[in-house]
Amino acid sequence: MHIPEAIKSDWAQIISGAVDVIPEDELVAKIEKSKKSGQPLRVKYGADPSAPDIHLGHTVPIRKLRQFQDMGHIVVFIIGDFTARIGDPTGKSETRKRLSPEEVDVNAQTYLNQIFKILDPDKTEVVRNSSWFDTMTFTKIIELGAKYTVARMLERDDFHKRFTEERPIFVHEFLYPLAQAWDSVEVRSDIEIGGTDQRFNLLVGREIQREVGQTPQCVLTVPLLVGTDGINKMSKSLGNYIGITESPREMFGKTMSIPDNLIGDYFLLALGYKKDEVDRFDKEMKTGALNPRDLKARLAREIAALYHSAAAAQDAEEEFNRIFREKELPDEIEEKTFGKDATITNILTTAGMAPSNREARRLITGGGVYIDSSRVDSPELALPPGEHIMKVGKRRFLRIIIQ
RNA sequence: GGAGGGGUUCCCGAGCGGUCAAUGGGGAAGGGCUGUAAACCCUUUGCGUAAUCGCUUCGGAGGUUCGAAUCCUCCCCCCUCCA
Repeated sequence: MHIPEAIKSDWAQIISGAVDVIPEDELVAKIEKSKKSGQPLRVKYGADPSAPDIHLGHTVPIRKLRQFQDMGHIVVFIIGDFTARIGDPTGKSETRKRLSPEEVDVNAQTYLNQIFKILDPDKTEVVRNSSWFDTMTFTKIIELGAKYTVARMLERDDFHKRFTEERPIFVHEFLYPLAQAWDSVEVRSDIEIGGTDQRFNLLVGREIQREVGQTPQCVLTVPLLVGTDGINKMSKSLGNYIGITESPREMFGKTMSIPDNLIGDYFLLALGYKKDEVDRFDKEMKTGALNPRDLKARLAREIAALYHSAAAAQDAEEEFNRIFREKELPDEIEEKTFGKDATITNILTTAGMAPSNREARRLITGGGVYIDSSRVDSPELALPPGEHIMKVGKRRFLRIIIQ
């Protein structure tokens, strides 16, 4: 496709790391027009405020938004406080509990604080979709529903699958893509960004905008970041996430636990490295010129530095090495005091290191508990008065004072 | 409205009168090997400070029985097909 000279560098930025750009020619035209007129494009992104913690997975599209801002465009950040009540019909997600307006307020605020670590607030409009949906009449909803057919709705992968498998699809689930599409109409979106799993919803936006006489938005999707388990997409509910407000040490440690084959993706998606740089990493790891562990440490350091500081990242790395490489103690250990007749089992449960006495015993008999660097073999063991260091598993420490 | 199939421990899923705290898989935890990687191997996986012990658990409430996750009754919920 022909890319006009004037927007060549912008275009390269835009498509880097993108999976789909639909349709390319329309987007080229929009960008070119914007460049000529000085009129910024409105780049839409919708976020669900039900879980306020944003993690590295969310940052992939948000970084893309930032790139648009750097080119002078405006980001329209939609807090999907109304649509969150429907719940995106991903099939597996259970009906979500409704959030009170107060909860939404709190979540939205935390959310915003976090995204502005990446986005430029001066080029961001924040809106809640309850501001148009709360007052939407049933008549309007019917009109909206009349703009899209069931057959087309069933094109959506998830719906199609459930339909052919004769699994239930609830009527209100069809409303979700339509509602999201209506957001595009309300904010007059020029382009909408989302993860690849959003492709269908984003495309419905085009249709509905066309139906009401607006110029349809373009759609740009970015890859989903795989979580620390190396299998599923990063999500809070699966516990495989690295949150951007987590401590540097936590970030560093979690990053170190990702599978090697994800290192490249993380550089690419979480840090915005260029494709050819990442390719070089992969090649050098293959030839042995680059040790995956060292590269991963660099990744972990850079992630921690991005959301905290270089100094904090360095500290996190040192702490990590101290504990896991040199098998030494962390520099800060929580301290608890116990009576002299407390057994190891008692200490484990009352200190919250084990959920029940049975579990504590299991840990001990499994060889997972150390006192002063020697393995405990009896659940009944009582400690002599004084100070002791307890280690549970590989990473949990407790300083125990026996009176 | 009619007919049928279901609800089991974190999840999936066996079990269909005692030998069931309940096979198996997943997940998780601990150990081993490592680079807190993956892969692999071992152990554990309701609670009670041990058990050939006790208590709680198989949608809910009753009942039958010496004994029920398993049988009966009523109720709640889910799914499929026909209309």
